[in-house]
Parts: sequence; structure tokens; C-alpha cells
Amino acid sequence: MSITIRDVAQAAGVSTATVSRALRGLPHVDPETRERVRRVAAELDYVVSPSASRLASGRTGTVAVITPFIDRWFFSTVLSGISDVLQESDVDLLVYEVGDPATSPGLPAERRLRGRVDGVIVVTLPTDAPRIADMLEIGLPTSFIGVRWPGVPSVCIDDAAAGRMATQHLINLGHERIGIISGRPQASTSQASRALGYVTAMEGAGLTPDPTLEAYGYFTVAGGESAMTSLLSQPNPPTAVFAMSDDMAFGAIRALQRHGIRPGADIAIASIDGHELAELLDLTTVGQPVAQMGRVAADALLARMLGRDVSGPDEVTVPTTLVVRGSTVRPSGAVDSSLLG
Amino acid sequence: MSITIRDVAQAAGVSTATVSRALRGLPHVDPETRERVRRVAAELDYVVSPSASRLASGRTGTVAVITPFIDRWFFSTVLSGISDVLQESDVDLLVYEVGDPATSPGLPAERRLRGRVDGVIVVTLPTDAPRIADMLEIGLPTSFIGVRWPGVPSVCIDDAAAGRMATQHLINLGHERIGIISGRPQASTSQASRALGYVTAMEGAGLTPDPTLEAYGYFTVAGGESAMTSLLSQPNPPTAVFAMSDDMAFGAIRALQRHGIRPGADIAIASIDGHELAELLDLTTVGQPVAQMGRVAADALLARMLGRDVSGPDEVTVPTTLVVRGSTVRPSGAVDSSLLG
DNA sequence: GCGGTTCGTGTAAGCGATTGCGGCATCGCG
DNA sequence: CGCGATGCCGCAATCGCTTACACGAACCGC
Repeated sequence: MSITIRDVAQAAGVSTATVSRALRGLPHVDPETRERVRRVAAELDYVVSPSASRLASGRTGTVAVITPFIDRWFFSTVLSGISDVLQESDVDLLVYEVGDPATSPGLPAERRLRGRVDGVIVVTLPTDAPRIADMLEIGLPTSFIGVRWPGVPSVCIDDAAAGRMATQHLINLGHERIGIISGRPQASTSQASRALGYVTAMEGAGLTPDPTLEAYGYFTVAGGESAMTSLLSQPNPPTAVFAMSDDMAFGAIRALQRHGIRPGADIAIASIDGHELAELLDLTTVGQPVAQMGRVAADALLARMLGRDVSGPDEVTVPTTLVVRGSTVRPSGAVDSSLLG
Repeated sequence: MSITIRDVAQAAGVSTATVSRALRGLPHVDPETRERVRRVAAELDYVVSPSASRLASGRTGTVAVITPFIDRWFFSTVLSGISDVLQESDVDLLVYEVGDPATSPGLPAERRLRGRVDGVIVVTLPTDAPRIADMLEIGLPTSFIGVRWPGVPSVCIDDAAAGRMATQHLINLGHERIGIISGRPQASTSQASRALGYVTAMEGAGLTPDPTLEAYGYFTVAGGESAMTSLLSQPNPPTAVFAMSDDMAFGAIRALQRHGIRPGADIAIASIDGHELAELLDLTTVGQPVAQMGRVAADALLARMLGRDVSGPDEVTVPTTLVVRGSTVRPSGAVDSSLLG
């Protein structure tokens, strides 16, 4: 049927051992022999059987990415960054979409991973410590994105700083009633940090966060929309809103549109992500280098897997930058008061 | 080190053959024995070695998806649909991101696939017939999304109808100078069909497409923006534009914004995709059930792989629906003329 | 009571690579 | 010229599972 290493060995007049060494570039092979083996293998259109190779060597040449979603901007962008790096090293990319850990109890991954991959990248599995612990028990090289875990290499942004930056920007514009659209009631560490940044900025400006101005958007567009809607229905609505993600900000903008309120002109909005379409919607956002985060995590993992020099630090923090757009402009009231003052 | 089937066999007092049969639910095993084996395996926390299983059986339980991108809405959504279906059948998902075939000569996939997966799903690899042919030569079960190929199951939308629908809608609003933002100069079949739909609708209304009103957007936001910009610089710009994808329409909208032109009010825009954020931007679009396309393709592939009844037709066409929004309103000029008439 | 099924299980031959170990030349050096 | 080092290469064990085949026991109908 399919041709094997034996066929190549026979055709080249050497042993299978030599073929294996020659084809993989191992030492102790005569250059001439190596060349002959290569040629014969090419002529026969030979490709090594991955299964056999894996069984014999114990290496799979595969990395698993565990991600809650793949069809959302943040995650697909991370995946793409990871894919770039892995492809360069000829490592296969296995994707496990596990859904929102808050709602999906199914955890199809841990046991599957054993023997199936050489390493794992976990993308922001929030609030799911036991599951993560299970994962690590397998003893596979692991790399995190968006989560810190003692002893595991990770790449994150400074969530607190990002939240502070966005909020401070709103404060600088003169806003005082600043609402917040956060993710879920039970916050992940990342979400908690962003909230902390918000609170820090507020208090630093002598403002006290109004608990009635917090709503949950569950990191989705639809969630952001209903969160904003609920904020608008407050007796004393906010003049500005900090949304923890661009998707939720998009939803918030839609809610504003529905109410005939102009984002920026009437109510300011700032968020975190740097979504590709934020520019289109004229949304002020704290950009994070998402694809790069994927790349960094993949690099760190490969370094561990291939036993290369583990030079870089375990915990990488990538920089964020505030991108100011039309969704945040000086409120008319503030202008007035400053003129009066 | 790790525990093997032999350990389980020993602990359960049976042969490895029986363990294998028992654990995989094969017949010819005493129910009581099966239960005992299961219990022992669970106690020992045994998981079969995928490599060994693959080598012995020749099956990998893995499907590869070959996609130009993974970080664009259409593709990540398709992937997600595929992932859903595969996960239900406990099949692993291997992702190969191959880039724009028009620009990337690298084709890292074909040879890799052999022995690595049981089936392949190819997502809209446009204008790349030789590569596709190579792929099929491997003889792996294959399923296409967005491409028709004789003898290969595929799922597509009716591109011509979609293009016609969008264009006809613009015509119905009274537009006559209707521009088109297409993908690339060398069109894929899908792109060609959408163009055909545009031409058909135009000619059906007694209009002749103006070649100066065609621009290429390369299916990206940035490309759509520059395409629209170039259309605007025409001596006699269009009053309406049909964009072949939502992303390009987004870019076009940005171009309009930059020029102080109001989408819908001044220049109408309609496109194809049904992007999640189209509603936000008030974009009229011909929606396609993207995730479902992924699901259908995966189902078809699994049916072939597992040798189930290959009941469904080879070539599936999923329905599209026109979603009218604010980006297409009756042009003021048309209103005037109708009042005058 | 006997040949033929059916059922449950074990034996062992693969699957196709990787790799430790050992052997044979050849080479370098004194 | 002798002897250890070195370079190439082959032998064969191994990785852990699947599965064709064989085998014994129980069961069937006549």
C-alpha cells in the first residue's frame, strides 16, 4: 500500500536506521549516503508515518490550544498568532474549543491531551482553577495567555493599568458619573483587575464609583447592549462609560444609537481591546497586541518543549496603548463648568 | 512510567485484547468482564495511547481544516461550526492556516496530511486549482466550503443569487449608477459568481455596468476603504455600491465617513456576509449562515469518514437572506424624480 | 448424544518508525 | 607498525495498541 521506511532503505541499499537518521538530519551519516537517501525518498514520494514516529519517539510535534471560543475576535486573533509561530517550527496546531467555562461543565480536554500533544496553550480560561490544576497535573509544558499561574509561563497585559488608563481618560475629559460595563458577576482575575483599575482611577480623582452604574455585559455584543440599556434606565444615568471589552462597547454603542444618543457627543465610551473594527465605530479603546500575545506564548512554549534556552522571563506583560477616538470627547457640561470656573 | 493496556489487562485478569475490546465497546465481550475492565481502567486512570492506537488501527480520529485565515470573521465562524460537530464525535481538529493563496506560495499542507488525519475540510481556497488537485490525490475524504469540485461534497451559498439580490435591492431603491467593490483582479469562482449576479441584475434592469465603477477590495477592511476612496474620486461617482463582503463594506463606510458622506443617506451600500457587526454599522447585507456551513461540511465529512450512510446530496447550497438596514435608503434624487414624474 | 453455532477470550503478528549498542573501517599519532 | 579514537552503519529491541485467527465451552435442534 503506502510506502514505508523499509522501501526507502531497500531502494537506497541501506538500513532503516540509516534512512531515519539521514532524513532527520542526525549526525553520523555520510553526506553522500544522506544525499542518496534523500533522493530515493523524494523519488518514492515517501513521507514518514506520524503515528509510527510518535509511538517510537514519544514526541507528537503537536500543540493543543484550549480556548473558550474561536469565533470571537480576541480568540481568533490569538489563535492566528499562535499558528504563525507553530507553523514556522513545523508543529501542528490542535484546537479545543471548550466554551464559556462559567456555563459549560464539559471539560473535554485534560485526559485527551495525554500522549496527544507535546504542549498546551491555555487562553484565558477565567475562574476555572480546578480545571487548570487538572491540566497542569498531566505535566505537559504549558503556556498561559491572560492568566497568571505560579510556575507557568504566561503572557498578559496589565489589566489594572488598562482599566485605569481608560477610566482616567474619561476623568480627564471632565466626566464624573462614569459607569462600568464589566463581564460577569463572578469575575475572573483579569476582569477583577480591570475593575480595580477603574476604581483606582476613580478614587484617585476623588470620585466614588456608583454601584448603580455597574452592569454586566458578559463580554458579548448583545450583553453590552443590554448592559448599556440598563445603565440608561437609571434615574441618574452616567455621562461616560468604561466597557471592559470592545465587543461590549460595540453593544453599548448600539444601545445608544437605539436611544438616539450620540456616542461621544452625548455619552462617552472607552473600552479595552483594540478590536479591528473599533476605528470604524470611532471607539476609544486601550489596545492590546493580541496576535503578538499568541506569538509570545507560542514561543515560550516551544522553548520549553524543545528544551531550548528558557531565557525569557516566565511572566510576560505586553504593553497596551490608549487610542483616542471620537467616542470620547469633552462633555459639553464640563466645558461649561470650566468656562465658568 | 505511564500505565499501558498491559497494566490494565493484568489488573483485571484478562488479556490486552479483551481490554481493548471492552474499552472500545466492541461486541464479543461479557458484560461483566467489560464492567470490570472499565472499573480497573478508571481506577488506574488509564488512557489509551493515541500514537499506538493510530499506528495499529490506521485511524487518527483527527480532521484537518485548511483555511486561508483564522482571524477573520468568516473563517473563524466557519471553524467554530466545524469544531462543534467534530467535538460531538470526539474527533480532533487540526488547523492549517495557509494564508492568501494569491500571495503565499507556501503550501505546507498536502504532504503533511498523509497519515496525520482521516479527513480534510478545505475552506474557500480561491483560484488554487492545482493545489486542490494535489490535495485530493492523497485520497483522503474531503469536504469543501465555498468551492465546488466535481465529486467532492461541498457546501456553498448561491453566490450569483446573493450578488443579484444585493444589487437588485439597490436597483429597486432607484439607483442607477451602482458601483461594485469586488475582491481581486483574478477572481475565484465564488467571486466571479457574485460579479455575475451583479451584472445580471443590472442588465435585467436595463442598466449597463460602468467599468470605471469597479474597484478591488481584496476582501479586507483596508482594501474596501481604498476601493471606496477610489470610486469616490471618479469624475462621476456611484450613488450606490455593492460590496462583495461585509469587511469591504465596513472599509467603504469608513471611507465615506472620512469624506463626510453619510452611508445610506448620500451613498447606499449593500454587501454579502451577515457579519455580526453589520447591524451595528447599519449595513444592509445578504446574510449567509456561516457557522452552519461549517457544521454541514463537517457532518458530510464525518459521514464519509465513518462510512455512514452518505445520504445527503454532494453539493449543498445553503440559503441566504437579504437583511435591509440603514445603509440602503431611497436616494434623494430618485425621490425627487418620482415626485416630478 | 452429537455436529454445528454462538459466545467469550487468548495468542501473537503486525503497524512503521526510533535508537542503544556493537561492529567494522579508516584515521591519527607516537 | 600498533593501537585507540572516530566515523558510519546495521541489528534488533521497543513503543502500545489492534485485530485476524484459534480455541474451548456452552448451547442448539433433531
